[in-house]
Amino acid sequence: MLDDADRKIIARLQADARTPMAELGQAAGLSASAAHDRVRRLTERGVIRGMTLRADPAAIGRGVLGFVFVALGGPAVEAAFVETLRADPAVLECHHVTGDWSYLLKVRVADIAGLEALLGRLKATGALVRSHSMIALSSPKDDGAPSPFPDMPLSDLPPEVTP
Amino acid sequence: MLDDADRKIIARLQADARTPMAELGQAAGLSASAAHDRVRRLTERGVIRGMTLRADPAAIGRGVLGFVFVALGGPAVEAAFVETLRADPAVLECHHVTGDWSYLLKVRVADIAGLEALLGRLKATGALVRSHSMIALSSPKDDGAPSPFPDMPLSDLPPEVTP
DNA sequence: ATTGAAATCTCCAGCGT
DNA sequence: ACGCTGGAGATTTCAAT
Repeated sequence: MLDDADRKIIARLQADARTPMAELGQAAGLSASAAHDRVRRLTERGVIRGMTLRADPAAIGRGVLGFVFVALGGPAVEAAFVETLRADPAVLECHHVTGDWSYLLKVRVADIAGLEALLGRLKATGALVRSHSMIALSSPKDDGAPSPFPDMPLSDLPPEVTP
Repeated sequence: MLDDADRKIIARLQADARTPMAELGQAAGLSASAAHDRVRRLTERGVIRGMTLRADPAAIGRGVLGFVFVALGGPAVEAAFVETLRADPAVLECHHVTGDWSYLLKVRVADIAGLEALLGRLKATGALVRSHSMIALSSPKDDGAPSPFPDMPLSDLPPEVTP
């Protein structure tokens, strides 16, 4: 279980993964070393999975965002299909979902031709029976704020970046 | 435009946002200060949008992942609806998509009751005409690897974390 | 968890392409 | 513009308590 200090530290690092340990400690009522210890232990426990950079998708050659529903032939081909997805850098996410489809994929490609190429790769596995693609025209909300804590008091949230 | 050094730096920071400048420089064939300059300029240009922590969703009280399609009443209520979504921490993403629905939402909640509560909040706006929810049973691939560069040589990729 | 100290890193000059 | 070297100050990280 996470205690209050853990939550405050995690909330800070979600807002800025390079926040100094001293500042994390201050937010949690701890010394810099204690904050550092918390981060190390949370990482060991797997609560913290890593720190990553958020980049402008268009600038890194992935300006088109799409969602692809797929239906597969059967359990026999499923494992191989998932392995193909895992290895394909255009596929960001793959979720086994309830409903009419086997998987929902979140994909990022450079352009529409890239989406067609990706669908070709999926078909080439032989596992794909049917698919349905949707393109995101715009994204009013995106990966900006990664799942914060439910019901955390505003006073505990990191200070807003005021542009 | 990004040059080769920019791409190598960004790839490194995607793997670990706390990589020291000296190491970034080494990967890109630059000094630590030059790497620092690159990061500063990429951030100013908006290519780098920030550094964030990836946490275990279950550990932070968001163990249930869902996707919600919504159809709205019309353009008049759309803006207010989007504002509600933006303010709701359970809504991670909101995409305007092609097809039969207005928006596709990616949501994270603690449990099924949390999903019901979220749908209640969406209905309460008065803008929602119809919705269709799907729950992710499992996620063979998730936010682990954020959109890497297309066609980057393996030799330029950051060293794998070998557990 | 804390303090203190050492090792490391950031980040600013100053200067040269 | 873009890079390098050097160094002061901040930060991380390891002891010892």
